[in-house]
Amino acid sequence: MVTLRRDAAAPPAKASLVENAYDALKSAIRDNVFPPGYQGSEQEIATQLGMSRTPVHEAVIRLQEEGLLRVLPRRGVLVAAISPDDMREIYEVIIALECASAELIAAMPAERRAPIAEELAAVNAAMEAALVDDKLVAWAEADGRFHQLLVERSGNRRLARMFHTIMDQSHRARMLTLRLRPKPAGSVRDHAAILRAIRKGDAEAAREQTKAHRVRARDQLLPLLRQLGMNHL
Amino acid sequence: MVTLRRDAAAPPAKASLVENAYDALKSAIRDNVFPPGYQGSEQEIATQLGMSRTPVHEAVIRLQEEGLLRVLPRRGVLVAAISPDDMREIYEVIIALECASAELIAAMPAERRAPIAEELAAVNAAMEAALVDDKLVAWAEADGRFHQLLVERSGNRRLARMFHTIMDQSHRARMLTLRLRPKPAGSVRDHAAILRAIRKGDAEAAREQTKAHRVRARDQLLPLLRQLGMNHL
DNA sequence: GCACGCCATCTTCCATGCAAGATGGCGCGC
DNA sequence: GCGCGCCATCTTGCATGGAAGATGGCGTGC
Repeated sequence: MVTLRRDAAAPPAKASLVENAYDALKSAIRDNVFPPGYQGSEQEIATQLGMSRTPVHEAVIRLQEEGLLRVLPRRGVLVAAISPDDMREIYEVIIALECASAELIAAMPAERRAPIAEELAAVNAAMEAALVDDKLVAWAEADGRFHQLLVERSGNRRLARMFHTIMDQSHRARMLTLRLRPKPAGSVRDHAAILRAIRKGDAEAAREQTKAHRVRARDQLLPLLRQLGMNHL
Repeated sequence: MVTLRRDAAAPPAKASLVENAYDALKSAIRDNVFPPGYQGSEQEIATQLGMSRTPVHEAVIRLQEEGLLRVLPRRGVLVAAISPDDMREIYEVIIALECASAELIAAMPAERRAPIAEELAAVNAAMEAALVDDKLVAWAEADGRFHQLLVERSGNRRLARMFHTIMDQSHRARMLTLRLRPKPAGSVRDHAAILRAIRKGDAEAAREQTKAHRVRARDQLLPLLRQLGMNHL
């Protein structure tokens, strides 16, 4: 039996119970408190969160819609496992959305591009600093921020939302392999190349550099997953 | 007061009540039975569908997740209105996903590409036939099938699902402007160009042709919406 | 006549109860 | 010892009731 935290830190917890349940469940899945393949009942979760089944049930519906878990009728909820083939799909979608975003930013007028480039450069500097200090977790966090920024500044809320959803699905796999893959020395260089294209306003180059970066990451990750026999993580 | 059909045609209606409510609501929104801006209560919908509030509420959650409607706390559910700026976002996402799909198909080995090209060619022929017969609705339907096929054959279920969701959001706008825009004579040609690139296995060209096609469609649709003062349809 | 505030009403939110279905173990037959 | 079937148990699906909150109209004060 695992325990869920109710996030006692949150001030008066303005949000609704559904929202609380949603966040708690999502965190639990992300942080492997509920490992993939975990199967539990809504009642069990509700008891741990100190609420009734109803808000839990509604949170579960939302998470199912996002692909993080599945509800087996009359059997319980199942935390989704991700196969290497799922990771392939996920990367293809990531590439599509992120390339589009880079292209959109690079196609903006210069006065809008400049501040965005500044933000991205700052995050990339933080990544580099984390890398020389050999702080892998800090690096991963900054890397995540770079990519998140890249889509959030696209000026397309739908695109950013979809990106966020699909990244949630792959979070576990990235964290799991963080220490298994070679040191991500090339990332800073890759990001710099994307940044250059954006500064120049070269949409085509921005797209290509973003794609090249993601393809490299994928080609490092996927064989690792298959090799480790992680057929459903 | 509008009426919802319970789809009496469905045999014993295997699906759950939630599913029924979801389908009925989605259809109602798509077909403008619930026009954008329409505001109603879950109780009202439940009564019309002959079920209690619970399954309606759960269906509403799913539809909200997909962006088709919003629930205003303690006020009711609101059918989402789509502004020209929303349509810009939607088209950017459509372009990103569909281009990725065309690229993926074109990059497949020849023996997988061939049957897909056949399917696409058949649908494109149907489009051409509908056009010479001046059957606009049939044309629109075949056009929709072509694009749907393009993403469904990408071998990426997540991508196809996202595409489907975003297309649902723009369905009303496309239908509304179907008779207002110039005859879509170029579509068949555009599709043929995409098809050629796929047959050749030229991923780059497939992407570019798909993008060019969608950009042309967007540039026809968007000014029309703004010009008609359709600030939220 | 005008503006402010109260309250009736309507809405979603959440808890709970009942029912139907799926599962797994236990006992019985062989 | 082995396999089959029944049944207790646990699960979600759905209905319903009570509570809290938001709104709009109506009445009152000026």
